[in-house]
Amino acid sequence: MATIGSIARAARVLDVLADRPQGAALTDVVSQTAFTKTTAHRVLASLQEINYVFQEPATRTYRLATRLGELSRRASMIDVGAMASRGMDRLAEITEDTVFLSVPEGPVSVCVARRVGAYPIRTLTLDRGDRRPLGVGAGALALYCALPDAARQAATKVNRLWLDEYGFDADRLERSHAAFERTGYARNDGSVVSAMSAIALPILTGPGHAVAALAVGAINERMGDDRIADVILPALREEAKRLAQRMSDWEDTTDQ
Amino acid sequence: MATIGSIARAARVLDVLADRPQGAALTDVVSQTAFTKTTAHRVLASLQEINYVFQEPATRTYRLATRLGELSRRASMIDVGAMASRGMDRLAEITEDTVFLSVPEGPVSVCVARRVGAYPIRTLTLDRGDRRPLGVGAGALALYCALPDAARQAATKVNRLWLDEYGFDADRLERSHAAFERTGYARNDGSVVSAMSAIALPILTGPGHAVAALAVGAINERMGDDRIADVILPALREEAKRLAQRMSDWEDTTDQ
DNA sequence: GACAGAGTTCCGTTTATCGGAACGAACTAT
DNA sequence: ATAGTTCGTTCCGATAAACGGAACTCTGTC
Repeated sequence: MATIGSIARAARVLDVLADRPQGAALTDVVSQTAFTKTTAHRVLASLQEINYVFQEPATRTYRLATRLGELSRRASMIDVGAMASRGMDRLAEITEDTVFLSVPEGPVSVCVARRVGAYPIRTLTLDRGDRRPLGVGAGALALYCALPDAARQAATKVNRLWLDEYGFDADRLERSHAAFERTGYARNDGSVVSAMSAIALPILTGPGHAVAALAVGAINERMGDDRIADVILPALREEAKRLAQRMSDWEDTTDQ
Repeated sequence: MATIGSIARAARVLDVLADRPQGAALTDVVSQTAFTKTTAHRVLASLQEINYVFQEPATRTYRLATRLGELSRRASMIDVGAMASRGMDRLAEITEDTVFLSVPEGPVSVCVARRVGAYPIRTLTLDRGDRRPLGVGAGALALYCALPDAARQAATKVNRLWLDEYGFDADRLERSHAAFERTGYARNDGSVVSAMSAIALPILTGPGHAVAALAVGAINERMGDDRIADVILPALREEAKRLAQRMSDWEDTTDQ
């Protein structure tokens, strides 16, 4: 399947740079990739030309640039969204409620997709692209709860002010986390919009590594313990499992 | 500066795909890029090989894939734009003017986000993604002024030709720098677009280490000393402080 | 059932990429 | 100071690798 070598080389160089957020010297790239100095330099120059990479003038080290960051973010939205698409349709069909998919971006949760079920009262708390501090809203809470202890605390700290605006604090998040540990799902009742609640599950591809969260939201009347246990949670579990499976299968094939 | 064509072509293809979340057909890519069918196909095959791109088997359409999405996460490139998002909203609300966020990439300043206030005459000097040599424009000047002496001179030197295009030279930048040291903010009156001016503050996470610059721009009438002192600067200071706090909290948690 | 349109494969030509070597710049150590 | 060392960049000729036209396949349509 005749494929372009230069593109593969560029990707390898980007990989090396991705592992060194503080910047990599040409020599580092050479030793990691086993390319000749000339080749590595040429690839870096080319990546610089298209603004995927830039060179710190003082140290002459290379780092990934914002253009790549944007591309990368869009890619993860598109990809997770595409993977989850069918499952979200099924969930919306079964529950008749609203289904949300969110991905973590550092200490914030970004909604990347939404499906609306048949039930006439719609709960549209999040639009595609909306951001919330980790922990606020069912999906963001699921992402929060999936993090290791240290990362959770770090996120809370960074988001302190923002959390304030929602009336959230560290204690409350820790209580929610405890509830998550107990019940196995993240629940949010009326903390953002009082008449509605939602439950969510993180999509895990490895321990402590959530790539997304899948949530179902509805008005409180449709979110009683019984309905959650009988209808929503089973469906949500099923789809979350499928999606996790698909995502980790996919990641395996890319790791090689 | 002999640079690799294939890499530039790959980037163009990725750009096309980034604009189509639902996926693009080979033909779409061909028409958008003006590559031959063969070339486009070969580039796509290569990108697929490295898992930057995925082909939906059913529809044969191509879309961006997870490996690309992971890059920014692995590099722990946090989206400053996302971090600053609400602060910029507030600034646009309070000032009614245009708010810009720029980040430094070596000797250049890249605009990563913009907000437009309510005032009907809009000053849209910078688009998302626009690049300027450090020093040209309020945001870029704030970044420039935040640098240590040696780095400032290095940047000026590297950008010499580019600065020329804007009618800037080393002297002028040094004068602006002196003004910054005196007043505590970067100011740009009409040097790029004559009818408008802007002021900016660097976002510092450590001494001499600016991660971004926050700027407010408006037509000259709205940028008198009085309004700057009473309305704009206080608001700008407040948001800059908040953002600096968030960013340095975040850096603390990711560095080690 | 032929046609149209899209995607993929083949293959010879040539160009654009490669790597060695030379150059230059910055640091270190003597 | 100055020679030595390391790292980054530039040059250039050889050649491998990427290019594009044409042929082929598949799918869906009239």
